[in-house]
Amino acid sequence: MRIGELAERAGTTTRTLRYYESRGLLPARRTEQGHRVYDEGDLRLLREIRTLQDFGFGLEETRPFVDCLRAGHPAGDSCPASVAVYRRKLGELDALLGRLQEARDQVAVQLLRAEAELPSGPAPRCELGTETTASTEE
Amino acid sequence: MRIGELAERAGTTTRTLRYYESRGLLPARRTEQGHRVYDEGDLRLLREIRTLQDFGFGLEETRPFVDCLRAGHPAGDSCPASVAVYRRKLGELDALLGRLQEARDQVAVQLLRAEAELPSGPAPRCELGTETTASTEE
DNA sequence: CCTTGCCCTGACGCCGACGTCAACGCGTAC
DNA sequence: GTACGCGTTGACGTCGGCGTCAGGGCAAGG
Repeated sequence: MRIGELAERAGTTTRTLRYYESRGLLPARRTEQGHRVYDEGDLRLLREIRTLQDFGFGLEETRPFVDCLRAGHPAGDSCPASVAVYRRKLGELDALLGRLQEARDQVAVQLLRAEAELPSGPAPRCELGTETTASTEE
Repeated sequence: MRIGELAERAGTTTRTLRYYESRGLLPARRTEQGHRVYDEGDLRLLREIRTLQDFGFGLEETRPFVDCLRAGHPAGDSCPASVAVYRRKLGELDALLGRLQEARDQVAVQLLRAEAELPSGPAPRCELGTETTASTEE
């Protein structure tokens, strides 16, 4: 399988695959013409990477998982290094969620307060034809 | 007050203030030598910006608040445009929180599963002297 | 005179994960 | 022949919010 097909089957782009290779994450064999050649195993690795990316992992953080699979383990997280990354990431996510939740609540409070103080009314719905609020541009 | 003092009083840097001015967000009067001059009102505007930044607002999103204050309103969110940004941001934050929470849960599940399947043990604590786990490099 | 301290402008660096363009090779189909 | 479709490498662009020089000015103090 060549780069175009792999990209399509994994739902990504050829640019991404070349990028991964440049990072040493997903090297490919080559034909005599220099074209990259992949197999089903590479598709598996690629899907592992993409899944982790969706979870918010950085590329470097997916490396232990890829190495683990390539070492013959049944899953990308069958290695201690991968599990360690899980733990670290979980902590980061929790920290991030905490900060975001706090910010969200602050914004919610400010919004309610500001709406309450707006003289033109909170305009929850059905507020037609207020002169000042014309032309809701998009 | 000049740029250094304002930066210090707001807990930011001169570079940041010059950047804000370059974006048209916080323009300054000048002395004859071309030095920037600020007053207490500017400090207020700057604090508004910084607060919103902490909530995750982009610089452009703070503009309505700054304009609102500069227009003489008692608070940055005393204008419909500011409230509209609040609403938009609240939605974005909720969406982001939802996605992050989902990712977090997925990671948590995977972590538990992977720990359960690790032959070397989940190593919750008190696992001393296992030969394979030597040299925990940092 | 020289240093120190504050200020100025302009411009490149950074981070991550690619997008996009340029210029080219190779094989096949028309 | 030539146009198409796929591949190749290299390199610059993107987004935000600044950090970090480089090179210079102006005033006070020793």
